[in-house]
Amino acid sequence: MAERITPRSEDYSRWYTDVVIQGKLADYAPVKGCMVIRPNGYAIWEQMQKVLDRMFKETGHVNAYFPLFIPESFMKKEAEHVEGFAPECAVVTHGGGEKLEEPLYVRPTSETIIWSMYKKWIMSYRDLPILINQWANVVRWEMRTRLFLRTTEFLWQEGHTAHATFEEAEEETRRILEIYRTFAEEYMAMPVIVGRKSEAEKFAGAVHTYSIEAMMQDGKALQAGTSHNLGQNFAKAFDVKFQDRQGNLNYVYATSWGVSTRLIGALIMTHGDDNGVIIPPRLAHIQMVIVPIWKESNRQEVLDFSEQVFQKLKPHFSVKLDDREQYKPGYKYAEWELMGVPLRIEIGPRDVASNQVTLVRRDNREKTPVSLDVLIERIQEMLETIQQALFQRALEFRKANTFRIDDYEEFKKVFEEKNIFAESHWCGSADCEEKIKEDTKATIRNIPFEQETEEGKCIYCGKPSQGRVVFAKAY
RNA sequence: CGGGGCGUAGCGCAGCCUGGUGAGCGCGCCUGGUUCGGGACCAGGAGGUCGGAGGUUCGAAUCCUCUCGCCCCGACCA
Repeated sequence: MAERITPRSEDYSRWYTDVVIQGKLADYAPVKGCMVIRPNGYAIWEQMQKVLDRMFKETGHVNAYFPLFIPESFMKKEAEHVEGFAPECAVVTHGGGEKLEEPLYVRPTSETIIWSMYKKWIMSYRDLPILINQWANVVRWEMRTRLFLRTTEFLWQEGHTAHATFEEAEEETRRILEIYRTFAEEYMAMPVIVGRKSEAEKFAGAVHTYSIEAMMQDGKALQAGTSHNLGQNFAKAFDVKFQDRQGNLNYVYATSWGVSTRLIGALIMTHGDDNGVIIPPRLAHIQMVIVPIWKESNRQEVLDFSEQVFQKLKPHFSVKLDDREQYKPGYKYAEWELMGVPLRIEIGPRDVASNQVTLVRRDNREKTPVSLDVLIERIQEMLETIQQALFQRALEFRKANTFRIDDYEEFKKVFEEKNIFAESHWCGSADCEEKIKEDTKATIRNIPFEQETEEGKCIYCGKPSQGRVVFAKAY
């Protein structure tokens, strides 16, 4: 605990690791590329699950669970899908001490096994839509891993829906994308750019992939959620047809969508500072912590008063009373700041004397004395203020680091010097996209929905373009 | 898979080059006391087959060979 966190200005990537390790969010596991999500980190995930699960349910989705193991033959049914995932799959070849007749893939995602089941369940248009989500772990054999951002095994939710028409599937895809946007912006206080992925960046087996993209404090982009319209690709691969009202047989339309524990990394890199994580109030499992400050002479009064405040707040907020004797207040401040608790309530002899407490914001350390009579209202306001302030700060940061660039030489120069979002014209060719990536390492994060149509020229080849896309170096 | 770094107490490290004195330091942990409005202090204490295997030597944490593992940076990806 006494170890210092590497300042962000010194080494951003070490800062990130320090925050995760020292904040006890996660730890390295004995298996390369794998991590243990510790209680502090898992609590964040549970909060995310709680909110997202509610949003999914409100839009008619239900939860289910499909197996971890997928027969090899399933994985090979959808051509693009195989190509996309085969190289990064873990495969089980033995079981019960014997070689398996058919190897089992540990799911990298569940489209194939789910569609093999949908085949059994879908006969008629009356069976549609199917709106299933599952909370699960998946495994992708990544070469290079980073805590939360990319680990061999990770937790996520994956929605898999089946529809009668392309339009309906498209609508579902976009509905979920909007849920992701709402969650990111209103709960995580993380501004995102909502848009469509380029052909090169889209999901293996999808017709369209949409994403929300966030800017981290080092100017790199992080894909925070994806939603795919899979068209009839998986229905065809698994021969899933339904009979419509007129009696015609048709392939079913599919969507899939997911967010993962990567969001925890996103949260850290959006709001964290040199003292640790900052968790937005609406997502915090502990919204505030009471730290009593006493001298031997007034110990009991301070503790009694703190207990009284604690009881008063408990029905309204998620609050913790830190009355541990073995640590001094300063130590406790540092510790709770490291873990990101958005609000601290200091109670010392002076507060007791004037029937007040001292509120301290995690985001800017501002201290405010508040009388007990108005405490609950003030705290409510302050939590909301912090929530807004975090979002605004992140939004300002993104704006300050986003540039419209129309000249390729400038584009290259900028990406050599720093990480930013570049809004530039692009003709739509995968070739230009690839060349730009080779030159600069910047890729098209997405093609934002929100933008005015504007005539322009492709930043690379100069051919006509109708709009701008977002280029950035990505995590 | 390429490049770099590293395995010595729970964590972070020194010691290794130049083999030999009782394996050491900081943090943490335990006990007692004093402290407590921004990471307290004093005293005492517990804790290590020096990543593993082989070799050289009278003697190896230290030299040699092999091996296992991890982290960081690059090519692929949520």
